[in-house]
Amino acid sequence: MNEQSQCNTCPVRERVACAALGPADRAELARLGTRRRVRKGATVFSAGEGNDQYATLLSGALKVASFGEDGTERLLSLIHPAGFVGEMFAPVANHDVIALTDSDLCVFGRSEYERALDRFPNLAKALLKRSAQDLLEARSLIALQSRRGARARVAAFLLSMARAAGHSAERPAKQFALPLSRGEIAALLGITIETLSRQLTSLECDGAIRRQGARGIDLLEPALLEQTAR
Amino acid sequence: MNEQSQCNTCPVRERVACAALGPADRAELARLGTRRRVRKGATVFSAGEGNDQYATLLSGALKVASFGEDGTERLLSLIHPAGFVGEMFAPVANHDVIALTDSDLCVFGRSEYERALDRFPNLAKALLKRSAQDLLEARSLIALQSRRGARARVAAFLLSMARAAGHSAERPAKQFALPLSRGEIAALLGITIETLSRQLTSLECDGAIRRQGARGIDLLEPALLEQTAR
DNA sequence: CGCTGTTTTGAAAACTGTCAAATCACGTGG
DNA sequence: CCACGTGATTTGACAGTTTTCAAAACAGCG
Repeated sequence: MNEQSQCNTCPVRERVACAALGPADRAELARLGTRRRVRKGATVFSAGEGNDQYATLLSGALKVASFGEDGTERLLSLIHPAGFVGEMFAPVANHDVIALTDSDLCVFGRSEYERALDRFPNLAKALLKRSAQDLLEARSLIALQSRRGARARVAAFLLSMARAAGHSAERPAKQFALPLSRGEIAALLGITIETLSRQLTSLECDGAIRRQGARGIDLLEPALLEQTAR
Repeated sequence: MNEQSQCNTCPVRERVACAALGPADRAELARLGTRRRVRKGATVFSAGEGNDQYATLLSGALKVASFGEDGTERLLSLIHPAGFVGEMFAPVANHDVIALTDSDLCVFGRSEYERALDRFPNLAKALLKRSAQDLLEARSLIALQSRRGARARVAAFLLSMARAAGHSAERPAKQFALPLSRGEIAALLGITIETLSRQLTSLECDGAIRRQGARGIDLLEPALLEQTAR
């Protein structure tokens, strides 16, 4: 498989940062990237280790997490397809990046990619745009976590997952499967597994949702969730 | 005052994003920026309003905050001199930016600045670097907030302020004044004013700190704070 | 069909939030 | 320079929620 066909089969070639490049520049960038498939649970980047790679997520889902020395996990971000991972300009990685599901990545060497930033100003601008989005998302998570009450956090989380599952942001999916385990959701929301479970049963009793197995969710009353989330 | 002298008197001209430019380009960028002085408590940018300006902080301190519809404030970020504010590529601002102290800004019109990004690739790269730092800080705040227990959050906050007050990050100041009110600290940590106050007195009773008035802090036992923070 | 790990449920303890009042700090004016 | 007034900070008591520890129910998988 040559470099050009790599991009041709890229499932996110329209939305990814590289899309800001013209065909010729893009072909040159493609020569620097290599595909990599990782399995669910695999560690993509590791905190503390040398930060010598960047990557674009082609398919699947990743989590950015930090582990306290007591082993408790804290989720800092979820990465969806077309997302970019790797801490730019940092000598060592501060966080772990772990695959939530089997995933495909397009991996770049750090120094080659940073040289490409110099050569392709449009790429820098596209990454700047994505970085600004990531910052906004991180701050949304801060606002979510400081929200009083576990129920509001769970409701807001469910709505956000429904939006991510739906094809357009305006049309949240009425039915979807959570890509995270209970422990991961709890680590994301800053609550315990038990409280999360209790709030889910409580929301189900109130008729806002219905659970289908451990990970399936039906949104019965999105409006009720919206109200609970604020 | 002409444009060149503006940069000559810029107190952060070494560290700011513009520093990535050569003299000629920098002079051209300076022509786009205007100085603005704001007083403590003044709103620099307002959530919901048109997002038509960016700014660099020259001196003072700013807070990025979000207000729930019940009026409760949530601090999302603190901006120090040489910091950049303004949500790039967003049509409307999502957050409020408010001066914590009297501050000096260098303000740029949005469209002019974005055109400058196209003309000066180094500027885009410098902003990318700063944006990555902001993202790291936001995620540190997430990790801080998900920390169990109010005492750990307060201890971690005090250490972070000590590092910010000290001239080098490795030499935290043993004595400093908090730039934030109790309400602002509480909004930053995701706890109430009362709990914050209780933890401060508790830390003082344990001999970790000593309070000098409402805002003065003496670090008596940094090691004890470090241990409490984890 | 049985097994293993995850999820849910239960009860008690610890913590934080809420409401209310006292104290303190700081700027203003005498 | 000191007294005063206003707002911020601290303290107290209590209610509510969350965490913790422990056990049961469940789901997924060989």
